[in-house]
Amino acid sequence: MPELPEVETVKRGLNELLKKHEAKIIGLKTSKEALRFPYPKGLKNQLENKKITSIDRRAKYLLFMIGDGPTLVSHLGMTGNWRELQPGENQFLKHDHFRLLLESGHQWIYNDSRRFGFLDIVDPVDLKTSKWFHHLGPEPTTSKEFDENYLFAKTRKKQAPIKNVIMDQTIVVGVGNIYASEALFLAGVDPKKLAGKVSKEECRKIVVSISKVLKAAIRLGGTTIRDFKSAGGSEGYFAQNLQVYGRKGESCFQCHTTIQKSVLAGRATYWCKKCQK
DNA sequence: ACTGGATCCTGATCGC
DNA sequence: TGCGATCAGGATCCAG
Repeated sequence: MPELPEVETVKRGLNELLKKHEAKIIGLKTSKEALRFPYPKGLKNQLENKKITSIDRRAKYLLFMIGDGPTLVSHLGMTGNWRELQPGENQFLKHDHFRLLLESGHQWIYNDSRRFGFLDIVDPVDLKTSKWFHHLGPEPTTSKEFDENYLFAKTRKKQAPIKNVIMDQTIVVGVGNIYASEALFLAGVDPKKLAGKVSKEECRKIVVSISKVLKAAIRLGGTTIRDFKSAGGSEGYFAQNLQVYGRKGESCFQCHTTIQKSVLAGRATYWCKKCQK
């Protein structure tokens, strides 16, 4: 489900909720089944009676900040999501795995049908060097580091297709399978092109396109393919802006050539063979 | 050292 | 309509 724009959308939704009421945790419930990893030990002790001060994001991770206390890290995997229940509401769903019970009577619920997501507790002082974050590349929409020189250097001597490389979170974070195809269409670069053969000028276009497409998607609340919703419950409207993803056999909006689909590193890849070289 | 495939899991959709 | 096969927005692990 969630690439950078969707995670950012969930983050913003939760922060909106924080403006309406405090989020002091007075209890929590975990499902019996583990998520991708077992729940961390001491979760209850670390979170109970603490107040969530803000929700941040790094790459595709949500960070529930608790003043100078421990940070709750949430990765959504493919199908993870957060929603709020109002005081007294009890509309629980299949695959609700984790609930934060707040003093206000609201509940924040983590639902994840495939359980590829996970939760962890990290000391905020160690955040950057923790096992989840130490290897991550720069943020594509906010980091100055991510420019054409950076991408050009990182792609030299690489034999993998450029699409695989921009989805590599150690190169640049946040780009998943949808936005990789979309950004390469915008850049006019064939996703199958070997990264080492991508020119400096193409790197410039790719960098600009990644940033552009992610920002545009954030503005529209992400992309809802089947079930993505913000924490406030609304769908994302970027799906109507998709140029190639999911459009196999349909006509390119730019040149009317038929959109192609193939599989790269096990992931569906869409492109226009006329617009992308 | 890289690269791609298998893998974790459930549910929706495809194709016969 | 029914049912098995395939596919899905992520990321790690492992073999070649």
